[in-house]
Amino acid sequence: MGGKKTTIQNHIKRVRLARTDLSQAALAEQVGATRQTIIAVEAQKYAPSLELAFRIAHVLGERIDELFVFSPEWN
Amino acid sequence: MGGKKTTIQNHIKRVRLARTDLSQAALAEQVGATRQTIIAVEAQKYAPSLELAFRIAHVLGERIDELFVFSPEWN
DNA sequence: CGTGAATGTAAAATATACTTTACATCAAAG
DNA sequence: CTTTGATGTAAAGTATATTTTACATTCACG
Repeated sequence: MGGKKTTIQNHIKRVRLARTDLSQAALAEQVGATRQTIIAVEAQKYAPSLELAFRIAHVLGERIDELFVFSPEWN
Repeated sequence: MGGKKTTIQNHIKRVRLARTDLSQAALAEQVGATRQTIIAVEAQKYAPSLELAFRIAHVLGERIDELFVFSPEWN
C-alpha cells in the first residue's frame, strides 16, 4: 500500500483535432509555449508543468482532469 | 489577446487542515515528496509538477482544479 | 515537378521543480 | 525547565520541463 508509481496520459492530440482546427504550432502559440513542447507532450514524452497543463486545457475548452488522465496505483 | 501571464494559487493548507489531520510531513510521505516541497508549495513559492499536483489532490480527496486555482489573463 | 504547411527527430542550453542536509522557532506535554 | 512534534528558512545539488536551432518527411496544391 502507498505505492509511488503514478502515470499521466493526455488526450491533447485527440481533443485538438476533434474540437479545434489548431495546428501544433498554433496551439503552442496560444498557450505561450513552443512547438517542440507541444510535440513532446502530445507524444507522451513527458508531462507538462501544471501551469502549461492548465493553459492547454483552457485553450482546448476541456477540464484539466479530463484532458490529463491520472492513474494512481490501485494495489 | 493571447497574453501570457497566468497564475496558479492553491488551497492545499486549508484543505489539509480542514479535511484531514495530516501534518506537512505526513502529507509529503503520502504523496511521495519531501517535506520541503510541501512547505514550498503551500507557501506558494512555486507550483508543483502536474503529477505531484494530481497526487496531492488525490490524497486530499479534492479535484485538481478545485485545489489549484488557475487564473488566465482576462484582457 | 516545386513550394509551403504540418509534423517529426535530435541535441545543447536554460529555467524550474524537487531533494538533501542543516539549523531555527514555537507550542504542547512530561 | 526539557523534550518532542510541527512548521519554517536557507543553500547546494539533482532531475525534469522548456526553449532554441537545425534538419527530415509527408502531403496538399499550384
